[in-house]
Amino acid sequence: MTTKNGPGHKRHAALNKERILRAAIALADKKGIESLSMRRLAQELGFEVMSLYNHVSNKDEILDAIVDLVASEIEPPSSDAHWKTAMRKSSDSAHKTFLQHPWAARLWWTTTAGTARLAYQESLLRRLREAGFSIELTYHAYHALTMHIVGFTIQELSIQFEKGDLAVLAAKFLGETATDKFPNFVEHVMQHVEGSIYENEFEFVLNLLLDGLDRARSS
Amino acid sequence: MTTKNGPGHKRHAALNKERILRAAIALADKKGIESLSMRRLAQELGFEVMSLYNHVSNKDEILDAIVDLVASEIEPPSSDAHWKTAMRKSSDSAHKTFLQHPWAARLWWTTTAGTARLAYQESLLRRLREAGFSIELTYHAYHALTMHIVGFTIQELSIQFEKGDLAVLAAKFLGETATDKFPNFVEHVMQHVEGSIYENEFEFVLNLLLDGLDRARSS
DNA sequence: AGAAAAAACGTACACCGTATGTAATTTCTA
DNA sequence: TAGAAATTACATACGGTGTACGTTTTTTCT
Repeated sequence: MTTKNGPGHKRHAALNKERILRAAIALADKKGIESLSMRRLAQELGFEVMSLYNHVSNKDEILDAIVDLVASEIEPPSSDAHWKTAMRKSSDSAHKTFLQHPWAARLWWTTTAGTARLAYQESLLRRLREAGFSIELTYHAYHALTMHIVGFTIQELSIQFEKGDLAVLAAKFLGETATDKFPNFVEHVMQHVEGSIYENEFEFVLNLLLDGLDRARSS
Repeated sequence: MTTKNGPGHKRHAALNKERILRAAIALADKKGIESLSMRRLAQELGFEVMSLYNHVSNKDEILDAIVDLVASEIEPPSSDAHWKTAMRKSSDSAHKTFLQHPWAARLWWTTTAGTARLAYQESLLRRLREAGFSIELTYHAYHALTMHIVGFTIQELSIQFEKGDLAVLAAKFLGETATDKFPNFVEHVMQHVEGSIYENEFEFVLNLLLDGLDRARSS
């Protein structure tokens, strides 16, 4: 009746779970997962906080769901290519996906797995078995690979987040800290600043693991 | 003058930074890092919240400091043993330390490094150079190893935290979820439940990395 | 048309980190 | 030793968090 908001008005495009989840992902991608609060999310959608609870039971459900949506973006390993190639491709896809949603890796193990995540994990295990890994070695290989994919990415993202403009920060560090006390570390920081040749760390470790696992399989 | 607390009374053992940090570590170890709030910490010490701020400038300083204290517990690699042995021993020490302070790995890259952490990182880099790694390969090896140590432990801890009584949870999962849809994953979960033979995952990956790096060094 | 269900809103509670102000105690100096 | 200065502790307050609970409006179904 009045122009101001009264309760229950259907004046906006109707709220539903899918809209909430997509807004949650957009907000987390843009402003960081720590900005994803129920109040902020509601505001972004043009509703009041408690209206969200008509469509989701709590915040954890949102977190579970958006991580599962991210999981659905990951390319599972192909059955055609050589197992190492297939795994490398899928791992790169996971890595890329996690970089696009920088909050997802951190939530990977603290949220409850949905069907997309289960399907992804299943696909990794199946491909390893197809490649001839024993049950025992599949267990180890699966852990080695997933721990690398998620763990490496979590750290990669926290580190690059913490440093902002690395060059400036490095200069400050190199200046104020006892450079002669930590010569190797100083050298290492310089390598980070130069960058360029040292880009593909994720791939480097991934290949180390794949090669090692291949040898373990053939022995 | 009265028996109740008035402001500024020195009736307790005097507050100081060291007591605050030790209480913070104790609290985080016992109740989890999410329970480490300034209010709770003050309460634990028998003071009011704001009294803490006479000794530390903010919560971040506390977090930085307690992570650095944890870093000081890690055994640096020896110069005597073979580099692989030395690195394995130091990595195991780090792993064990992180398990004793389950919050520390998660804070490792989001806090500002103190001198103990710098010294630890320096020791790793120095040992690799001593072992004959080139500057470039040292960069890669250092990342591969530290990413494994911290990343693996973060995930190991989040996973075991999330599941409580694994057997019960696994049974529930195996019951309610389409077992035939994820046969390999079901198998994997069963392996986790059995445990026993599959304990040393950290070591398994560590050896994979050390072997791979050794080969990279000698080529 | 009237009842039932669903959706939106408003209020409230117990937490959080910490800025700011004040009072009590301790330390330093004349 | 008196008094000023510095330190330390406490209290209040602000803006944030997730969400329980109750009320009102709108939509849906009979």
